[in-house]
Amino acid sequence: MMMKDNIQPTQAELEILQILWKKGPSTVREVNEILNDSQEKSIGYTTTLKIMQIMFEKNLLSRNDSQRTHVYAAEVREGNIQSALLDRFLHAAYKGSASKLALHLLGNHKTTPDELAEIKALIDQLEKNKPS
Amino acid sequence: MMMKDNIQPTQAELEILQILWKKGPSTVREVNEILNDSQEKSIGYTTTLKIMQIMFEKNLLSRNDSQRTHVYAAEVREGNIQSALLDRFLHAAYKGSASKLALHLLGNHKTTPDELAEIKALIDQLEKNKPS
DNA sequence: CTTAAAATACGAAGCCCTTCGTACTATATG
DNA sequence: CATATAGTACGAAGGGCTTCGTATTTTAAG
Repeated sequence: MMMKDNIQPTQAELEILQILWKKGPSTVREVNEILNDSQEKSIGYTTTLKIMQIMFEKNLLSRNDSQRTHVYAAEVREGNIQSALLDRFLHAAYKGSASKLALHLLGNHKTTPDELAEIKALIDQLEKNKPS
Repeated sequence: MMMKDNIQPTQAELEILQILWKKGPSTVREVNEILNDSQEKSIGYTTTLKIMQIMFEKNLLSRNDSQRTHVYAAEVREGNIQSALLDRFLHAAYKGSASKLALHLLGNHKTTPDELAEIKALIDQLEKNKPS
């Protein structure tokens, strides 16, 4: 058993992780192009390279350097990172009150009926597991 | 009608806002003492002063300087700031999927039966208002 | 082999936030 | 008025993140 690392990807790192989570292992150039396609501002190739190298050192990414062009892959799970970020955000902005955040979230954002049903189902399940 | 300012308080600013939201208008010294009481690390008086001065310039705080000791008050509403931060966080970490965040939140964090009931009630209400 | 193209490595600048030291100012006390 | 005390103003250092320029290395083509 092991303590969870204090994973705190920065904004730029998170954007790269999201690309790798969606696309799977990719080269720096591929990531850089997606980054530039999906945003208005353009980011230099060496900038993306640098950040991915730092992420590799932090063990956020692994890489295959058997070819000249290295291929990077996410070393952390999307759900784990989201949990860590959520914890931090919950405390910083809502002082840890999950229900307040939930109310805010459902109140302010459009949610489809299907999504509402899904959330409702989860609540029912939670209530069953803790009947007292 | 007016565009909402892009309010983005930093971590330190948010901590000060939370004190003012809870306590109401306060002096720098009062805020600084609460800051030092509620944390392990101690923060210099002039540090708190400087940040509150910056917040005043950003219009996050107002101040009454009719006395020698200025009294500061939050100029932004807690709910508005939380909404702004939540929006940003939702996009950064969950790509805008409110339901995913909600599921994560309820799944990972302990929520009391009362809170669950409250959330459920809100969902019921949302479903009624949008029957189609 | 030579050259051009594409990739990696790396140092350093720039920006923002936090922190604090120091100077200046106002107030109360004797 | 003189002095101690508490407050404000402000510049600047330090750290972390992002960005990029430049040097070096590898590969492919002629």
